[in-house]
Amino acid sequence: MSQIDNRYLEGLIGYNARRVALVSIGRFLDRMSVFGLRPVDFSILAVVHHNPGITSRELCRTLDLLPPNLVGQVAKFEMRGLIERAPKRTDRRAIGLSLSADGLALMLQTEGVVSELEAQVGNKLTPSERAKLVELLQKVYL
Amino acid sequence: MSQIDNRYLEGLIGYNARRVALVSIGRFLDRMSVFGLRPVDFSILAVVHHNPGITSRELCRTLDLLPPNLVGQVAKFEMRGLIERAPKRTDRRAIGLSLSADGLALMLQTEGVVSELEAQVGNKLTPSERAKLVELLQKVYL
DNA sequence: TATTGTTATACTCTATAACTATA
DNA sequence: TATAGTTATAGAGTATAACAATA
Repeated sequence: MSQIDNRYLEGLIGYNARRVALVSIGRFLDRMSVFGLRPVDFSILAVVHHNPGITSRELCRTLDLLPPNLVGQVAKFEMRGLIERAPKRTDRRAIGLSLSADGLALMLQTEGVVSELEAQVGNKLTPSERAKLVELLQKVYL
Repeated sequence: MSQIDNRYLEGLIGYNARRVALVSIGRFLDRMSVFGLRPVDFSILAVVHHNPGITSRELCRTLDLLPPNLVGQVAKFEMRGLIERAPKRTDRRAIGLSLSADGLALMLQTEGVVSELEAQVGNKLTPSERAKLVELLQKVYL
C-alpha cells in the first residue's frame, strides 16, 4: 500500500468541499439515472417546484447558472412534458416556468429519493454534526 | 428584488458543498491565473511537492483523477520545466515525478498565495469554525 | 493475468460574444 | 440604456476503450 502525504490539500476548505461535492454527485448519478435527472437538472426542477412562475433569469441568479446554458435544459424539460412555460403579463420579455402534473409527480418522488441519498452521504455524521456542516458551508457562500 | 425560496436545496450537504467549491474555485482562478495554474494543476503539483518520486498512478488514486487525463497535464508541466520524470529502478513500467528547481520555487510561492486565498474564503468563520468545517467535510468522504 | 503509462475519442459542463424583442 | 431570452461556439473537465511494455 502506497502511503501518500496529502495533508497540505486536506487542510484547505475548497479542496475538501470539492471532494465532498464529487462524492455526493457520484451517488446522485448512480441513483437518479433511472429518472433521467442529473444534479443540475434536479436543482432546476426543485427550484421551479417551490417557486412556480419563476423566470429563467431568476433561476440563473438562484443557482448561479449562465443564461445560455439554461436554454437547452428548459427546452429539454418542456419536450419531456415536465415543465410549462407561460408568458408573463406584466413583462412581455419574460416567461414564467412551472411544473406540469407529470413534473410535479416526478419531483414529489425524486425529492424523497434525494432525501435518502442525503442521509447516506451524511451517514458518518450525527444529526447535529450534519446540521452544523450545512450551517458552516452556508456561512461561507451566502 | 426577487424573493426566491431555495430552502429545499439549501438543506442538502451536496448542494452546499458544491456552492462552496465553486466560490473557492472562482477566487482561485482570479488570483492564480497569473501563475498559469488552474485548481487541478495546483493540486497535482502540491502532491508532487510533498511526495517527490510519486508515480502517475499514485497521483491518480490520491486526487481521484483518471490516468488518461493526467498524461497531458504531466507533459505540460514537463514542457514548462516545472517537473522532472525519472524511471523507477524497482519497476521499469513506472516513472517517478518530482519538482524541478523552478517547480519548487513556484510551489513555495503559490502555496503561500493559496493560504491567503483560504483565509479569504473562510473569513466569515472563526478559526475554530474553520477547523470544524474541514473536520466535518473529511468525515464525509475520507 | 494484472498493472503502468499512453493514445484516441466522446461527452458534459462552463464561458463568451452577439443578436431580438421589450422595458 | 438596460434586461429577458436566445443562438452559436469555444474551451475545460471527465469518461471509456484499447494498446505496448513490464510485473
